[in-house]
Amino acid sequence: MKSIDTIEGIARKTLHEELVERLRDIILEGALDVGAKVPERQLCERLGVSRTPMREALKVLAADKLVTLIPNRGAVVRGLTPEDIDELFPVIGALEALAGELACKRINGEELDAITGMHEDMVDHYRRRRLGEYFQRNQQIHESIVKASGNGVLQEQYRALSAPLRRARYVANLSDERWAQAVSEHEAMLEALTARDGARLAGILKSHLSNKHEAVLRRLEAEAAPAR
Amino acid sequence: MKSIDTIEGIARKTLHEELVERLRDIILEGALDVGAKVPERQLCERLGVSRTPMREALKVLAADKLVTLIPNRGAVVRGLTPEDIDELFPVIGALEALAGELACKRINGEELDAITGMHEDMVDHYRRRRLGEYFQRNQQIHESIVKASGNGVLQEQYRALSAPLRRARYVANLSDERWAQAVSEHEAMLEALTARDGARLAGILKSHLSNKHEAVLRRLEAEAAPAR
DNA sequence: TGACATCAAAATGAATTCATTATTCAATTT
DNA sequence: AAATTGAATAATGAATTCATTTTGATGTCA
Repeated sequence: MKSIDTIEGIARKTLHEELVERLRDIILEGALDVGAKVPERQLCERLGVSRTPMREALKVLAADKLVTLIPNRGAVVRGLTPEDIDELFPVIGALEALAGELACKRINGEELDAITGMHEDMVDHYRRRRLGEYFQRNQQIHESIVKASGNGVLQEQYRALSAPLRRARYVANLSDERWAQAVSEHEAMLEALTARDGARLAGILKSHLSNKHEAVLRRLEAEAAPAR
Repeated sequence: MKSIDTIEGIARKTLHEELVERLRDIILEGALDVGAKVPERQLCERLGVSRTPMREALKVLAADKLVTLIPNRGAVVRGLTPEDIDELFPVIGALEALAGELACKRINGEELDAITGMHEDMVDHYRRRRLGEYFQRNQQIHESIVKASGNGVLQEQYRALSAPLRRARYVANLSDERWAQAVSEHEAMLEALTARDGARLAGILKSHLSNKHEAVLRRLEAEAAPAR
C-alpha cells in the first residue's frame, strides 16, 4: 500500500521551485530573446505570482548561468557566445567520454536494448531525412549513455552544461557529409558499447563531440556572414 | 591625464551576493555542522540583514549543492556521503585530465615557472613533513593547471565540484607510502607538463585522482570504525 | 507510565511596502 | 540642432508584514 505522501504526488513543491522549472523551460525553449531584459513585473503578472518567489527563482537561474543579473538593472537572458561554445564542447566531451567508460562497466541488457532501439530509430529517421526526429533520438541516446554511467553527479553536470547547447545543436547537422559521418560515429559507439569496450567508446565519444563542435561553429559562421 | 573611463567604478555588489560569498566561506570552512539546521533568523541577526536577501542567498547555495532546502522546514548543511565522494572523484578526475591536456597546449613559460616553483615548495614541505603547507601547495598546483587550460567553464566546474571535497582531502594523505606516492606522481606530472605531453599528463592526473580517491575512502573508513 | 490529542509558539513561504537606483523625456543651453 | 541637465516615472533591492505549516509542550485518558 502506498504511503500517504505518495498520494497526489508529492506536489508539495514550493512556489519558487515551480517557477525555476517554468522559467528554465521558457528560456531553453527560446521563448525569450537572448539579451532581452526580463521585466520581473511582467513575468509576475503573466505567471500570477508576486515578486518575492520570482526574484528567488531568478537568482537560481543566474547561478545556473541561464540569465545574467545586473545589479539594479534586472535580469537578461544569457546567450552563448562563440567563446562559450568553444569552452563548453571540450568539457562536455570529457564528461561524455567518462560516461561512456563507466557505462561500459555497469550497463545491463535492458538498458543496452533500449539504446539499441533508439539507435535504430535514429538511423531510420536519418534515412528518411527527418531532422527533428533524428535530433530527438540522438539527444536521447547521449542522455541514456550518461544515465547508464550510474553517476548522479556526472548526470547533473552533463545536463546543466548541455542544456543551453540544445538550440545550437539543432542547427548543427547541415551538410550531408557531416550527417552521414555522425551516423557512422553512432554506429561505432553502439558497437563499442555492446562490446563493453570502455576505452574505445570514450575515444569515439570524445571525437564525436569534437566533430559536433566544429559543425556547430561552421554553422554559426555561415549564419553570421549573411546577416550583415 | 586619465580619461573618465579609467576611473574604476565603485564595486557595488548587492547584499545577497555578498551573503552568498560569506555563507559559502562559512560552510566550506566547516563552521556549521553538516546536517545541522540553519535557522535563518539567527543567521540574519548575526550577519545583520533581513530575511529576504538571506533567503535568496540560501536558494543560490542550494543550487550549488552546499545546502539542502526542505520545504517548510528550512535549510540544512549538506555533507558528503561516501556515495557522493565515489561520484565526485571520477568527474573531477576527468576534468583535471582535460585540463592537463589543454594546459600542455597553451601554457607559457611564466605559468610553467610558477607551477615549478610551487612544486619545489611542495616537495620541501613534504621533506619536512609539514602536512598543512604541503596540502596548500598541492591544491594550488592543481588549481594552476586547471587555470592554465584557459577554459573558464572548466575552471568553474572544477571549482564547484572540488570545493566541498577540500575538507575531505585534508585528511587524505595519511600513510607515509601514500604520501611518497603522491609526491612521485606530482614529479611525473611536472615532467609531462614541462615536456608538453598532454596525453601523458592527462593519464597521470586521472590515476593520481583515482589514488587520492582510494586514500580518502580508506581514511573515512578508518575514521568511521572507531566512532562506533 | 505511555500514547495521543490539542493548543501555543516559532519558523518558513509569500505578499506587500518602503527606499534607492535607473530610465525616460522634456527643457534649457551652447 | 545636438547635447546636457533635471525632474518625473518606473524598476529594482531590501525590510516588513501576513498567512500557513511545523514543532514542542501540555494535558488527558487508557
